Amino acid sequence: MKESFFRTNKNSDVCIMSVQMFADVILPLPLHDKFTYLVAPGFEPNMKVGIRVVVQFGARKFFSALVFRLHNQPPEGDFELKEIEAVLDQEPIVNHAQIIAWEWVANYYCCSLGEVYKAALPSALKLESQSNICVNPNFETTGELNGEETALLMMLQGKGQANIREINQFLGKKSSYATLKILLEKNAILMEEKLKESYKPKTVSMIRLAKEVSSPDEIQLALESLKKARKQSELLTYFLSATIFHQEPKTSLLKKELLEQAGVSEAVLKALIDKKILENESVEIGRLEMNHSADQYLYELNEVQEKTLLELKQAFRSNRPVLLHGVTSSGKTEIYIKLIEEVLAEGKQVLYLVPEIGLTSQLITRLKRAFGDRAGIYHSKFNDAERVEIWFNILHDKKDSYQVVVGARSAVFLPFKMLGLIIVDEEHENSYKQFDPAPRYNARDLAIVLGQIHKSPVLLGTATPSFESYYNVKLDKYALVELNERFQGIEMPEIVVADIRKATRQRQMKSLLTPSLFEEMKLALENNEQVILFQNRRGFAPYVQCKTCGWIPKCKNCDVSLTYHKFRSGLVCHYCGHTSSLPANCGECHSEDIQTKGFGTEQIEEELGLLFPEASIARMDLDTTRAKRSFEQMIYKFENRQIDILVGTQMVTKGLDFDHVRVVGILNADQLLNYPDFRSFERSFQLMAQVSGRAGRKGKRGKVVIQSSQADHEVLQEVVDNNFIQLFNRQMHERKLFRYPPYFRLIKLVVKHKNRDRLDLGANQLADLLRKHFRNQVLGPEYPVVGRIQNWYQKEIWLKLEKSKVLNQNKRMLMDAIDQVKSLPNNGGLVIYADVDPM
DNA sequence: AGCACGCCGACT
DNA sequence: GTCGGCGTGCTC
Repeated sequence: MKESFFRTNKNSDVCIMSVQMFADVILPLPLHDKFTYLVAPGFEPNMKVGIRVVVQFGARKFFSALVFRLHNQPPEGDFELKEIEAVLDQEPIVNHAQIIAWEWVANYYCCSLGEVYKAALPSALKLESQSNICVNPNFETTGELNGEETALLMMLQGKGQANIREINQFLGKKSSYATLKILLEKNAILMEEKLKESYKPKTVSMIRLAKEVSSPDEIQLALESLKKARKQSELLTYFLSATIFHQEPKTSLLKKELLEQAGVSEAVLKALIDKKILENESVEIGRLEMNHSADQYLYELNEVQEKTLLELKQAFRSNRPVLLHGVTSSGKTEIYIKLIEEVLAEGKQVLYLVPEIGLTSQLITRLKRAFGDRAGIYHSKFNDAERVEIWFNILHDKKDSYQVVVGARSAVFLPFKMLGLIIVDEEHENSYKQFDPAPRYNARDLAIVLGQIHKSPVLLGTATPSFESYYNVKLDKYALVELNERFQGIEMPEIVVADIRKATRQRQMKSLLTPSLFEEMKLALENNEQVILFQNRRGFAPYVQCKTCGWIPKCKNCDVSLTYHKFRSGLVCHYCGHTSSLPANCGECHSEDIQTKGFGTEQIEEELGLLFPEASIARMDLDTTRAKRSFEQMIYKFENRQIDILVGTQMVTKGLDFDHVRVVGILNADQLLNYPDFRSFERSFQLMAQVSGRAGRKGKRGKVVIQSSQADHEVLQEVVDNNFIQLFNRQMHERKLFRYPPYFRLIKLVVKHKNRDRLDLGANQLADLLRKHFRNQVLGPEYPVVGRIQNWYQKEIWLKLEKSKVLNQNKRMLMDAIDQVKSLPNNGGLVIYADVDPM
């Protein structure tokens, strides 16, 4: 572990040389200004853009900042420059290409470089400062301390040291600064800032001969000295036979193995170490699994795939991003693998982005088979130490480094040196967009920028393009390659719409199933085939309601009705996680007649058990896949046909390939279609087309049943016909008319406050200010669907900006307006942020 | 984002 | 009287 100590009361006489070096640094804070530090002459030779340095910022906080510019111009302004305290890296840990990408993200997504820095680096590489307090050993009690001060001093004496948090806790105060200040002035305590690096390389204990025992004579001597210690002698003899006297001589052995094989206890070894005959050495080892060698992955593309491959390569030559529009199961992955092979042969790196890594075990297996240890995985669920190792693995780009990285959106921030290909699989997926902490970036769009920086081709693949991308094709900004044939001659599934309303009227509904879906399922199960049912709502019932007065229990922290989860026999808020028990009687009229309304995956699972008692049924949603490997386990079981019916949310729509799925049912398409969002039709189509793609494999045509009470809805017909173009054209017309993307640029401004009135005030101030510049391009403020989450009230202001060249100027104006509103009186508790291209 | 400073009300 | 609440301004 690396630990650096700094005294806060250091003196800083700075010797100004004729040419002084300054460093502009990025601090991991949401601050827009740049901060410049002095570089002491001693540090000058070590200074490089992209290294981390320790700087003091403010009264006593220390940070690991990143050097992003070195220069000789003294900054203007009346403040005292501080010096860089320490240098943490010898070589840059962030390269030039990354810094360019970071600046693009900060500008485009209206956030600070610090926020990008925070998101990009594994947190173990960002050091946190902690104030430690201890008793001044030279302090002599003079009796002028009060009770609290004495108590604190005693505590510190006992404990040795404590941090601010512990002291607050000890004194039972929110802030102990006043007390500490007095003690500091009286010289009773010392305050020390410690910067801790949390990354610890993983080590193993290796045992070798001590320095004192190196020559044959010395070894002989050591053996003789152990004549009376039988066990120790045995151990040493074994050690020698397994190391220097072995037919493949080595110098050290794993401690664990040595003890195991020599069959002695740790005490025996310790005795030898104490006698300075053997010694223990900690050796760093990697955490990354490095044991897959590539099979000779001799996969031949079929004619169509071969043709597509050629078209792609041709399209790359135009130096534009390429959209590969290929129907589900058209064998895109195999084409990608061929492309990757060629790029690796040129010695370049490949970034392969996937929407959610949990859902790609099948893909990873295939890539590992093709590329062995040259393929690595990166995503936010990796622990920190692993992420640091992957970071350095890619940064150093050595022989045994990852050359293909499969990753979720955060993988765009890895320190690639020379990307030769970027693949964005399922480019339409909205999980490429980061919502919550800033930077609110879209990894697909950042990937395109990365492509420009590295002069690397970018391939966007999908069966259901986003309108943005397809529009870019129309504008000739992207090249288009189409793949209309399913792989191995598998037919596209037959899709039918089942009318819920009609079936209900005729009393034919079997629980939640229309007769047509029920019959199809029955048939499939009889033929030992599998079924996937999709319902985009987890839990048992979306809400419960009093039958007498209509009362609906709501979350106490958020403005949403609570979802009933039968398994937990309680109500759960899907926004803040707050749980409460199902009330026995109504909160308004005390009636005991409370019923559940609507249905979620949990209820479907239960009802299916009654309808198909013979079938094995499993549910796949957030609630059943929370455990670490539960998702993979469920997929595995389904692949092995231990599960007949799989009920799930969005999760079941993602690119999973199963061989025996005959029927796919969409239980309630209305919910998707009626979702209040301008993209709801686009998204409905994507979702339905994607789940449908799970149906039907080799030799058998699959069947998809879409249940809806708007059976003649145009979008449903378009799904049935797989007519993306018609949907696109129709919707684009509306998008243009109502000034939505991709014709207009959307920026969502979110304003939050704990107090409703202050929120209203602040949001109005911002909207008024914005209207001065943007006039009728400003909409709102309005409450979103959920107006309060975790006791934060929130409103949204939408900007529909015309596409123009002055985007950056507009954004600067926007940020200024936000800053202005924040600094108005009484707006202290106001949180405002911009979400550019929201999803 | 923190954190320190300053200004007010409600407690020993 | 002072403690600690919030509101404000600053950080190279």
